[in-house]
Amino acid sequence: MARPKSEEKRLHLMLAAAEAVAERGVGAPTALIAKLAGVAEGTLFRYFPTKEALLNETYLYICELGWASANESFDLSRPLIERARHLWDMHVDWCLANPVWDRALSQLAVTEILTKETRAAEAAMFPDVGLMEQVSAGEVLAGHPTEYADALFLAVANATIEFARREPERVEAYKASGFAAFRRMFLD
Amino acid sequence: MARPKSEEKRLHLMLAAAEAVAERGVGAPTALIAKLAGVAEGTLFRYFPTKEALLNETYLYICELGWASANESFDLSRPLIERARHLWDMHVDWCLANPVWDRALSQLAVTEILTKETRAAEAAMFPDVGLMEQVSAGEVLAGHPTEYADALFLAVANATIEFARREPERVEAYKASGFAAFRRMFLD
Amino acid sequence: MARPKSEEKRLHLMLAAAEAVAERGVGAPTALIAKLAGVAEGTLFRYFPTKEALLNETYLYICELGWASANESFDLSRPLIERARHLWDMHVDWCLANPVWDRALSQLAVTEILTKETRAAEAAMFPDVGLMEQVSAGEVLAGHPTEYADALFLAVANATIEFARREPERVEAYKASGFAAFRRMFLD
Amino acid sequence: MARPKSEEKRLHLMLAAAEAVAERGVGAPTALIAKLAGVAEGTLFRYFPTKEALLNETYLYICELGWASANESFDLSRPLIERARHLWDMHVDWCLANPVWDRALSQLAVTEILTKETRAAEAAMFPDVGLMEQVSAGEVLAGHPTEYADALFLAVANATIEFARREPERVEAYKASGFAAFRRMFLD
DNA sequence: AATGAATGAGTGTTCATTCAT
DNA sequence: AATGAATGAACACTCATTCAT
Repeated sequence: MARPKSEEKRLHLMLAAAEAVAERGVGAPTALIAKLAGVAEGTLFRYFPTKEALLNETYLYICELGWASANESFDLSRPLIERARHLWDMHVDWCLANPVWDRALSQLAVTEILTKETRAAEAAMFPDVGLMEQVSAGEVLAGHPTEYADALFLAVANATIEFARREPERVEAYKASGFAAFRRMFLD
Repeated sequence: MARPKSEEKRLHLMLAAAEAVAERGVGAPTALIAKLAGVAEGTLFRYFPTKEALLNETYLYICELGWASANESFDLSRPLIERARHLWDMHVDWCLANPVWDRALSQLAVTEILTKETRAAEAAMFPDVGLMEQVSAGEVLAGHPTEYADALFLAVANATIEFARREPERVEAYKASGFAAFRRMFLD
Repeated sequence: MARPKSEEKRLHLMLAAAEAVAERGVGAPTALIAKLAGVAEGTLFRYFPTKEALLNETYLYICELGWASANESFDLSRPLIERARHLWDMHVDWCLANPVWDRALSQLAVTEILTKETRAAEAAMFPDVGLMEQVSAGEVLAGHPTEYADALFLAVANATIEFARREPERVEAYKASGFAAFRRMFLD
Repeated sequence: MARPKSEEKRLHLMLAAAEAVAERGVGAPTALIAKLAGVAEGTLFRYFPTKEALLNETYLYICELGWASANESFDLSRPLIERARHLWDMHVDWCLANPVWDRALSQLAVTEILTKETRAAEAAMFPDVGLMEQVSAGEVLAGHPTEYADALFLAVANATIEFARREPERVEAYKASGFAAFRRMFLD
């Protein structure tokens, strides 16, 4: 083979797409994405057939990055409440540490760009640490899918993150309060 | 006689904008909006200087519509918990009954189109029924702004609405569970 | 109405399209066509929804131009052979006098751009002067559609035109010979 | 050892080009041609300096294929009229049997791609079986180049082929009528 | 005040050709 | 010699906005 297609370029393109979407929304031009990735405009389309495909893959890639660290560091031998807090901390910290990626995900999540397949793949990615089963088996969420528990976790987390960002010096206070709120919902 | 600008047309344009954004995202063409409003393309720009201005005003207008019914029906003499539940029901019911408007708001909320002023005006619009003061004075949210309490309310509500929409026959179950979760966060 | 859409611009666009196609084939850029027509690029698409639509309409328009003069000057009281010769002269002369349009028609005719409707409309446009019915009723073409007679007429004419163009000083000789050949095919 | 360029690949490329042009017009991408030929995109340009060169050579190659069978089977000892009919049959049959190649030739013939040299080479390729000299020496075509006689032959043949293709069950009727028409032009 | 024709910068995507491997 | 990744100039088409009517 003349030259293998560079996995590095794929990654650069997805990271560039995330950055562009974070800054300019899903309307960010492919030309900008290519420029941010350091490749020619045409090159983008050799790695992704359409802009939509690029954005879908980017979404999943960034999701993976986000959950990767969380998943690595799990200690299933710890009590449930500690695991929950660990998950909470990992998620909130990652979002705060990576505002660009977090913003890209938010932007993509509300558009029609994401396919059913992408949404399914994302749902499957939520770390399964035995937390949500417990939650949705509890009295409050009895009878609802675990995805609803996931969604509530994320909803509370994201609202918390937004306010933590506004008052950076009070991040830990928000983190604690947000987790306390979540915990009281289900875990007491 | 010079005709005065028609307030009715303004309203039609904003409703048309909401519909267009719900269906096609913020990229919906102004030409489509004008068509849905039953006016000529150029007329839109006699009522709103730019598309962004139209979308900002539309956002606030739809928000107002959303909270209007809630505000109308408040009975401050009822106990706090009942008022909370009433607010919850009004919000969830309105979103479920008006999916187009709800979707338009979601779309607009994540874009860069909304100005600081718009966001501030929206925050001020959240019905003040004495609920959130109580909540944020409670032990969990002590020291945080009441807007954080608002945000948590909306976060839990919106996640609940999304799942209720997926399982229309279980709307009441979701509504009850969602409120129970919210209540446990702060009100017990 | 603000301003009526200008019929003149439509015509200019079609003439410009013919010119562009004659010079650069069906791949001629819409930007060039707009420039030749003296309008902005975007204007083209307010008059024709797509390039294909423009080219189809252009084809029929040029065809009409071509047959218009022939149709005007017919004298059905003359004998058949004179009518045939008149049609022949009109066609050959028009093609020679309008090489750009003739070339545009040739280019368009071989591509897949022309729709079934366009081809049908074109076929209906061939001047009906009672000639082809006679021809196809004759012994040589008995049982074939009159369109086959049309096609043979045009085939012989177009070959003749091509050679007449190469030797402009012998145009009349080619015209005479070509008609003689056509005549001998069917009319003796 | 340096591999010599493969004559087989040249041929494959030209056949692939013909196929691609037949299906997608002269705008057919070189990448598609290479794929149809079973070689890499870049390889095409090691055999032909440009796409235009490839198409010119392809045109001549397919023309050669077309006349090859006709030329092989000539019996100059037969009377003129039989040789004419034989040529006619060979041509019509080849075009009907090879619609892809025939279509490729039609497409290429009208474009600006074909150079003067290519057109000259093609003209020289028309089988010389003593027919056209006779034709152009006859009373109808006296004084015109034999190429004009060739052109009339092809014009009548190609119109005939087109209609024969539309009514496949009447191929022989069209072949006979077409030849009768041609014959009456010059040979009676 | 209302219209809608006109505009041209901008968009996603294609493709002939080059060149590192 | 063969490959196919990389390129960037084009391309068809869109759309927010202006302005003549």
